[in-house]
Amino acid sequence: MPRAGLTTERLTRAGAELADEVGFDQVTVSALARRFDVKVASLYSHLRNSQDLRTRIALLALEELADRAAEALAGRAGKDALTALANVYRDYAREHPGRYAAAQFRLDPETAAASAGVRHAQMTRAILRGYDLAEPEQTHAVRLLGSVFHGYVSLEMGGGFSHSAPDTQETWTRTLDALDTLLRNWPAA
Amino acid sequence: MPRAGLTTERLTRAGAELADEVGFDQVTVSALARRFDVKVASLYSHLRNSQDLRTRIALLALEELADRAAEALAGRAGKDALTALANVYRDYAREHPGRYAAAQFRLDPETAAASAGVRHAQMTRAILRGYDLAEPEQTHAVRLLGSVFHGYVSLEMGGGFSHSAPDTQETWTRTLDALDTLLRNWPAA
DNA sequence: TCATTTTCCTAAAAGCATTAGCCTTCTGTA
DNA sequence: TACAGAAGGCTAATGCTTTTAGGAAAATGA
Repeated sequence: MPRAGLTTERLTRAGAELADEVGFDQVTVSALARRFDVKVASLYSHLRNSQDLRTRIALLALEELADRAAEALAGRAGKDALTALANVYRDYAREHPGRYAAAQFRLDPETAAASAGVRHAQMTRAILRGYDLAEPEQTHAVRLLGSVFHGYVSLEMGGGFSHSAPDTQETWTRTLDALDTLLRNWPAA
Repeated sequence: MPRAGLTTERLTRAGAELADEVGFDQVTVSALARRFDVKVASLYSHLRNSQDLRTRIALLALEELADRAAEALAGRAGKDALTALANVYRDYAREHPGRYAAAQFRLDPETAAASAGVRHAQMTRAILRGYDLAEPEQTHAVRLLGSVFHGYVSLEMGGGFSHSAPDTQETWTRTLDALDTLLRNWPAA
């Protein structure tokens, strides 16, 4: 009986695909084992436990997302950069809903600090170079942008916006216009 | 052996408390049965299944939240109203993290349409009466506000904001200032 | 070639969800 | 007041999922 060739890497990747197919919280060690046509216990040589699997998928998603963001930001500034970064998040969530959900997975502090999550914050901050904001307002703005990106994507995907009325694409465009306006007219403290 | 006096109502309420204590996704039919010192199977006379329980908790949370919002909005307008509504969400999430998470639970379309979720949208819209926005911009603004409220609360609670730097309370205040400014200077389409 | 490590397996325990069928406790009506 | 029927809670059983322990085959490398 030849070996299946399991690897932590391969399992993580397959887990991410599974997440996109059935949802992040339906990702189960059992389902993953089935996908590799292997007994469940076999996975425990490569994964500490279920939580470990989820964590790895989350880290993968954060990396991918940060890579896409970095590429999108290259050579852009101002509203152009703002739009590009915002679209990276929205598009990623649409293409990979399970991975996007994974990226929201609560990591323990040390893991989070060592994750690509840090890069995300830096990139959002980079956008603000095109606007005129000094600390601590810059940090406030970074957090606001993060809130809007995440909140919008999350509500849109969760069906939080009535499926009627104006198109959500239109709202997205106007939201980015609004954010740009806001950053250019940031109120004095 | 006297009866335990189970009721769909009581189970839902206890489920909500349980959610606040251990997290919404740790809410399990078994845990609930334990809390009432009753056998698991007994709950199935009052709940269709696990999903049913979660749905009921979600509806309860949406109701409570809408009630709080309605009360907070009474007699307020403009930025005062904006702040009040925003604080309702944030405070509720802090006081009842499990319930807040439940309020994000994905409901099937019919259930959602019959839920208090509708009132939430109406109240956000009510805030905008204090600003000068006609349709379809008003809808865009409603969605933006929802995104910010949800996104901020969700990131803050998930530890998404570094625990250092400026205080998150400060960011919250500045975020509301910024939103007020934005609504008063909404960019032309 | 053979000792070692690695990979995968069988076995087993424990927890959760869900259904079926029973017995007892209420309730309401004659 | 009695008792028929409904409703509440129980036992039993099945089928997931997670996780640990220990064994056997396969790859590795000296």
